[in-house]
Amino acid sequence: MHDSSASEAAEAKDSPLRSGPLDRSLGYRLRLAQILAYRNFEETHLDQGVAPRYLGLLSLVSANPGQPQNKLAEAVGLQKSSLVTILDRLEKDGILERGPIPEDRRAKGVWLTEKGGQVVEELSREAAAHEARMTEGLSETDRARLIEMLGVVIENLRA
Amino acid sequence: MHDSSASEAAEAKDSPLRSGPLDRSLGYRLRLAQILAYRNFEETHLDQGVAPRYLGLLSLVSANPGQPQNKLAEAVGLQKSSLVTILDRLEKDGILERGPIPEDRRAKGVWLTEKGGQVVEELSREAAAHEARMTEGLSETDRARLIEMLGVVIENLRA
DNA sequence: CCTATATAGTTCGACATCGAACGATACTGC
DNA sequence: GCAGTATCGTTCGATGTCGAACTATATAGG
Repeated sequence: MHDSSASEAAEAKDSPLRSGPLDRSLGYRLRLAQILAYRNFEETHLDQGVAPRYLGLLSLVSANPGQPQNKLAEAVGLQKSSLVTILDRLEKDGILERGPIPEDRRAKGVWLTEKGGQVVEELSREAAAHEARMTEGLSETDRARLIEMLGVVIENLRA
Repeated sequence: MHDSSASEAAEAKDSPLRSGPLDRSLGYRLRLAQILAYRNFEETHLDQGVAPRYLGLLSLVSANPGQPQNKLAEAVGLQKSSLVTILDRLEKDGILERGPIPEDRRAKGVWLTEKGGQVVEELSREAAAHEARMTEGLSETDRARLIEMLGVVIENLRA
């Protein structure tokens, strides 16, 4: 027994669902925004292999060359075991390479190859465009504020 | 070698990695915040089965009882095929149930059970606490603004 | 009506991530 | 030096999500 008046019937057909109490929650919107953003970016770069998906990681390596895998894993929020497969793939694609770290013979450092550097540069430009699309309707100061506040949230969750 | 140049060694050892150019990007922070938030919430509710992970979905069903699966899938950003497994599980746990929709004999509507309603209520309370933890250091207006801006981003990505 | 096409839910195989092992190396206290 | 413990990268089995089938029903055009 759905309480269907005319307006609700139309609503049932085509409109977005009514927000639950959680729709206004940070966690819910974080998740949804992230899923959509990720998918959207990947869909527009189907031709470029797996690199787009791991641009965050690649960019991190670019800014911190030679870091051991476990630090990279923690920084991007993945398990070190997950990173193994990813690095295997990116290494096979000639985008990065692993090498020994003199200070610790257990560890392996990660570096971008020359090709990897180009890929990161290229993708970063496209990511900026994607970024602009996502934040359409927000002023520049709002955009900066949004990113800053997300930083606060991340810090809170890391503690 | 390790202790002599103390500051450098300390930095290489323990500090967070330097931000890449992308660290300041929305996409990167969205992803990281979401991963951490999700994991964090789940870790503090290991005893409550799979319901915590799907609180967003359950809350949506609570606000929109009897909706067909494909609309739910779209609303939470999942494939309809993924939802099948999830609903199977939640149905088996007695949290929700599927039923026919008179208007369309292909479709199946989803409703919360009584137990499901209690679970949602209980988890929603705990989610609010989690929410507060995540936004520590933000004023109430900032928090509202953050959520609002995420809404804008979501809308942009849906278009 | 009837045929053609679209849609709802499901199944199935591919792939990503996780967590718990494990071998190799590092560190700490004696 | 040496024993015990911690850490690094890896492997492996389990689970979650995806995308491409498929079945059943719905809808549109002749």
